[in-house]
Amino acid sequence: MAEKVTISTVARHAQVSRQTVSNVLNAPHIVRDETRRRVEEAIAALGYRANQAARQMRTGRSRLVAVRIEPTRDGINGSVLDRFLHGLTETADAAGYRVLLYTARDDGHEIDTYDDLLGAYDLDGFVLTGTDHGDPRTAWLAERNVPFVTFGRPWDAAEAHPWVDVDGAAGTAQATQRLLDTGHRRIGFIGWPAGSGVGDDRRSGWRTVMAAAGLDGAAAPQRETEDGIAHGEREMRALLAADEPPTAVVCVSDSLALGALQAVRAVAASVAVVGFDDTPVAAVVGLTSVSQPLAAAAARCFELLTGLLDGQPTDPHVLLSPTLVLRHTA
Amino acid sequence: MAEKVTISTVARHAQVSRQTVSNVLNAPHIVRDETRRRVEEAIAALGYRANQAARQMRTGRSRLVAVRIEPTRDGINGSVLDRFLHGLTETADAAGYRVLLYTARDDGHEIDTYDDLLGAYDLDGFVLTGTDHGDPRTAWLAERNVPFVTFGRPWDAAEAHPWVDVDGAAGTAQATQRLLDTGHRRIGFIGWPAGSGVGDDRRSGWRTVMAAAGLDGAAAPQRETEDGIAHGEREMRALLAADEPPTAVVCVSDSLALGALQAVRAVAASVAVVGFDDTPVAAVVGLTSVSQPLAAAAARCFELLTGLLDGQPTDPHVLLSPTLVLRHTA
DNA sequence: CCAGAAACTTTGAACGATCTAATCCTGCCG
DNA sequence: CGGCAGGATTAGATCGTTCAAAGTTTCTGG
Repeated sequence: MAEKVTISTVARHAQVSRQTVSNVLNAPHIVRDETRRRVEEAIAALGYRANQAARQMRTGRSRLVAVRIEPTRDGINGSVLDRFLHGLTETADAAGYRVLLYTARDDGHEIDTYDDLLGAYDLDGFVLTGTDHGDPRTAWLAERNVPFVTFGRPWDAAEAHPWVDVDGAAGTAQATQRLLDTGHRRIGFIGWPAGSGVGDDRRSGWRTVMAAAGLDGAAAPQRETEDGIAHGEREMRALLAADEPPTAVVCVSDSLALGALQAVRAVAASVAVVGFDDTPVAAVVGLTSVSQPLAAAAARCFELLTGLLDGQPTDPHVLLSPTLVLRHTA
Repeated sequence: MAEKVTISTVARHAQVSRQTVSNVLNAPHIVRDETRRRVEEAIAALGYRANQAARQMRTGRSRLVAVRIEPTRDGINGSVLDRFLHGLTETADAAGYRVLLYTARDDGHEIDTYDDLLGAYDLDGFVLTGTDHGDPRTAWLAERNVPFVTFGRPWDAAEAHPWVDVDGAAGTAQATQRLLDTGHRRIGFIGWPAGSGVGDDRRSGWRTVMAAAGLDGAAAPQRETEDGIAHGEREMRALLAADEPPTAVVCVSDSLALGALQAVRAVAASVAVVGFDDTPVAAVVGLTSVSQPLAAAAARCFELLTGLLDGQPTDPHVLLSPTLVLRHTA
């Protein structure tokens, strides 16, 4: 078992003081070239690693970022956050930060966890996902001046904090336009009940394009339901039962789209279906879907967060565009 | 912004010394009841949280466990590790530990990362997933007496370290038996090339049951290929092209099973298909699949790890049984 | 060649906890 | 009523780093 290598070991080895070693690490420019070189050699030779705990105790910075991991749910939508997490970890790693995971049953419990993480680990910042109307978490964090970034816009215009989001409306608009371009005229929408920021946003993209094409009313039927394959199937059946059923549907999620697809196939109808999120299931089934640039979103989130930490003024609002992935269903 | 609450703050508030507060936290039994009560009240009143960094500096323990997160791959198989990660985080959280993520391009880079994590963050232990024959990582960790547990057996019998695994052979055996029970006699297997511990293990379950039923040779055709839907489809086509094609196939993964299923459906054949891992995609497509108890596996991994840390002798080898989830395809 | 400025380096304290060892009680026995 | 064992509590040192301030060397110009 190797001896523990501290900053003092390095200092002795390079024949300088502790502080000079520290300077080489944290403020290289104030150290003379020759000295710096000697110290760097000693560091390499001894395999020295700065002890984060000690550094953190002095500076209050931990180079740790926390992200909530949701309880395993429906494997379809869960994969979106998992992909985001992968991207975030990679970006953070590259910048010398690490990602700490935590779970929480609900918003209240999550706030307790913040308290715990901040008190115990001196976390540098948080990345929140899936913020909703009037989210108590953002208020709590903002009040305490804790750096954080959300993946998802604050739908309450009131409070402004740094965020990154994907333009859902642009995604559905793109999908709808594509359907129009390929000759469809009666294009339906299966969405979530009004009130969820994300769902409303995605619906608006479809509605706008349809309206611009002069298509509304019966040509643009819409249904609202909770997420889930079974619900998607039921709503699609309802749409198909109409006098003049749509020839295409845009769905707010892949889950609903998958259900819709099953309904379509069950009656051997020929209706184009587009989903949202480009989940692995969509790829397998051949479902055309709107794909979020999750890795890029994660990277931007992290950049925003470090910008906050270093006091660099970065544009705090980033809206990324999704892309439409064409497969068999549209 | 609230004042920072340290152990001294609590001590002053409860009219005792720092050390007594520390004792209440770490060795409650040596503190008199009345004193303990007073200290606990102060802790609650002030919302005190022990600073991990300071504690860690003294004790060398960080209550942090590291897990590698793979680069986003094929979303089908990736979900297995993600589900494991969710389970691990929940178990760790409940025990007051936190999970730290890291990435690595390859085994060599991963070892560098260990060095870094140990030196910088004083990690308590590692959970490794997907160990392979002669894995350099386990050797490196063992050599340095770093506590670690693997999810997956060490297939080189030589080195023994604590592990948790799911009995793949039992899973495929169960699947094969089910197919025999429902009248199938010609049951094929689509697996990975020989040499991967996991793949060979899963194949053996099928082979054993078939042999026990007196079925082998042409009745038990098998194919080997890399993982992936396209490969599965190709191999299934090959099987179907035989004189007397199998009436059922067991596959080593859901990816291959999904491909096999596509081949079956393409030619409108009627062949039962069973996959492995019970991924979300399998659920959607209706694929019968062998399901690993991932949450339980994660929990056992964590127990083993804390057992190691606390020096408690726990049975270091845990083999869990998977279950067969019946759906449409078998 | 020297004073003063600039550049570089070192010293001692501090962060917040735990460890070790010493001190203070308290009750009990002779 | 004094002494002593034993538990309960406290004081001081320490972990590895960075901060603040003081000390030392090197450079510059008159």
